[in-house]
Amino acid sequence: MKRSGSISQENYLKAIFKLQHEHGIASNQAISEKLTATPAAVTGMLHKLTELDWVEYTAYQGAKLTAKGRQIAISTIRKHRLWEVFLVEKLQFKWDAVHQWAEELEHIGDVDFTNRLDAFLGCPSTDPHGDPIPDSNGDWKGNERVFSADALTRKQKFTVRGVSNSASDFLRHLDALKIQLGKHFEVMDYFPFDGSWEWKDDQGISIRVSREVAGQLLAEAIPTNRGNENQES
Amino acid sequence: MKRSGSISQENYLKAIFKLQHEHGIASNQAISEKLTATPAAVTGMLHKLTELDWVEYTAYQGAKLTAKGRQIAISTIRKHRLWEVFLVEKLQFKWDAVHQWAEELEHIGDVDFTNRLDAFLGCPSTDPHGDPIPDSNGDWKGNERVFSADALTRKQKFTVRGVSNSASDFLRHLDALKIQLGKHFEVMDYFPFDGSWEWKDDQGISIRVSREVAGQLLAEAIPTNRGNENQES
DNA sequence: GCAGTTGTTTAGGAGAGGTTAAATATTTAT
DNA sequence: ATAAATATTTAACCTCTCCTAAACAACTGC
Repeated sequence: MKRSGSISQENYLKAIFKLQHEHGIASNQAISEKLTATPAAVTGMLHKLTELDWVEYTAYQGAKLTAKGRQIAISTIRKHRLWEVFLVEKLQFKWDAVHQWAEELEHIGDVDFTNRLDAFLGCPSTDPHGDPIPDSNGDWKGNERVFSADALTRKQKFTVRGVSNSASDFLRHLDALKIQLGKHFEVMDYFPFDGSWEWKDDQGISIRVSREVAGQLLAEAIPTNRGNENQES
Repeated sequence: MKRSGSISQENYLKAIFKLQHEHGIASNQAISEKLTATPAAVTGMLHKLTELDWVEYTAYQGAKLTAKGRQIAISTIRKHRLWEVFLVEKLQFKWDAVHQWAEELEHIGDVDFTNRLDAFLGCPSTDPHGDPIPDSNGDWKGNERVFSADALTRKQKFTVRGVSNSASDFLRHLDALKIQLGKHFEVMDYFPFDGSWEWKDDQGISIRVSREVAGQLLAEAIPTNRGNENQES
């Protein structure tokens, strides 16, 4: 089996998919920024993708994926995230270094290939940045209890579940703060002056995190143990 | 770090490398056949590769790789063969199904990436077809004792070490004959009438192989145990 | 050694994906 | 409501890699 679209086409579909999630529709300009191409190039490609019936697009109005387009985009995202898991868990890359390679690897492999990779990796549900990996049907369950860490309140215990920004310098900053996915913290204090926080980890070590860090970190609150609430494993 | 050349350029270098091994020089026509492109396309690309100082090429005379060109070709072959090992050993692909994917994967990854993949796979010395995998310096030791299986004589014991043809139907034929790399056989008989052979495996099971099969199978003779010869592990 | 076959190169062009600059919509502000 | 600012599209052109067809070299046979 071959690739659904060209590499460039797959990149457009992926960009439109993400923009649609954020803004309901993908504007020409937003697409051009995500792909670092000129708006003129985007217009041209949108015409092609419309021809292929992968996007619906009205001049000046922006683009939306069709069912087929969404399916291709999700399959590309699935491959991207599975390869990221491979790169971190098997090839020992640091999590800030995997994106560039995954951007290339995501265009390789058909459904069978991807399912084999998935099985080999143990069917992971999230990638190294905490983003969910769609299953082979293109479905995935977002964790509904995950929110931006700056929405937490004092005394709240939480688990780090993801990042909403995968820029290298942000990820390296998290490494320096010893913040990793799955790690538990408790909110100790908040400083309205600069929006910074004090968090304490399992070992009782306190760290200060800036407003910027808290705002881009995704956390899952750990229910406090009164009554019969669901357990966190 | 980025790719040395474009995907197309890497494919040309790889093709020229292999043709140089077989014929000392890569003719325009031979290249065009290996890449299924027209001779005209080859001429154009050879000009570009000459500009880049990756090949030396004189009109009407054929092409040879420069040191730099050979280095890129070998690194591409290294990646190809490592990915093939990955596909067979980790993703459980059958050996006749890996070539198409390895053709795409071979263009991904820099030296560091490739070395990580190599380490993850346990630094294999040959790919699933028995072809040697260059090390990170681009060196490899061909096994000097490996020859085409049709050069063997009666009573000779040998180990299957590789194939000189990786076409899917040939590999599937080998599967049907239960011929695998590393398996031991003994030459029982040869039939000059049609060039076919009778071989017996470890379990005493005899198979008949045609001239075509023997001619494309690479075997390493196992020394008969008289005197003090090197042991086969 | 000259004609014919075969291999190679040049010329012209196509299509995919990009660019810049100019023209045209749309939105925003007054 | 309309001018100014912003966003989008069109037009013309570029690069890369491929193609076909025609011109040109190089071998081969006799």
